[in-house]
Amino acid sequence: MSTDADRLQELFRALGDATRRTILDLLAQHGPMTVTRLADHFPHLVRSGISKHLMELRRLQLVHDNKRGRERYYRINAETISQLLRPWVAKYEKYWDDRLHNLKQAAEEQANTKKEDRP
Amino acid sequence: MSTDADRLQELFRALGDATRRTILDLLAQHGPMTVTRLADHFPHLVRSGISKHLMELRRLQLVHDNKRGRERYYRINAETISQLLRPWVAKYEKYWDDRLHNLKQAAEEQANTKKEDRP
DNA sequence: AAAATATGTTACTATACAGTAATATATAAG
DNA sequence: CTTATATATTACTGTATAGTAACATATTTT
Repeated sequence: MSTDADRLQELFRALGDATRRTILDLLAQHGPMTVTRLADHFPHLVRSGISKHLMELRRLQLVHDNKRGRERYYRINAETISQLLRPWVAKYEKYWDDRLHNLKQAAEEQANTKKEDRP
Repeated sequence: MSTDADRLQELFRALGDATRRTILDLLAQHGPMTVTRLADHFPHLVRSGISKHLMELRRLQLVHDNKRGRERYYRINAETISQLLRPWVAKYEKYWDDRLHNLKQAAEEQANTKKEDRP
């Protein structure tokens, strides 16, 4: 089945854009955000461009969204990154065992800065 | 220092191309290979194109090379992937602890298929 | 109802770049 | 020495796409 390979290809291509990665970073840091609030962090870009990026991220299931009135809140979907990208990285991992402990600690530190689902 | 962010950007961009990722896969599976042998796996592409990809991968230190007579053997440099991409993935990891064991086992299975440095 | 706010959609443009083709260089073979 | 092999380099072209601008839709406010 080539579906997983295709998704991985699209995932890498999508993450190759700095704006999209920054959007994911912002969603991870601040929790769910609207397009307008996200666009505030990109003064050199236009809102509709950010909206287009979110459409792409939504299509690849890198973000989820829930509409609340006339606002639409986007939240990160780390599940997709985990399931596709982590196995790919592990494939090339040589010194996995050596650094497993340090890695685990780093992940736990990050988990402490996690946010809730709705603002 | 923005150097790390820049390198990450270039890394993601480089990995966004399917041909380059396949080259890394081939080097991981078969061990060090020459341009010509790599190009054999891409019947629809021309050798000079593969050479250009290798130049890019070399620039980003995703591969190393050593010249042996008129042949030049490329080998994968997993170190770069580990140091840059793995922390990025870990940043978005939610269920790290839950799956740590399975992940470790997968990495060990991959390690069994490892090759030596020179053919 | 009308104005304002929040977001989505789409045609267009400019740019980056993957792939090609032609040329160059260096080593090995005959 | 001459020919063949292995690789690198570079100008060129076609294509994908990031960003923009203008317009459309839906919901809230006054």
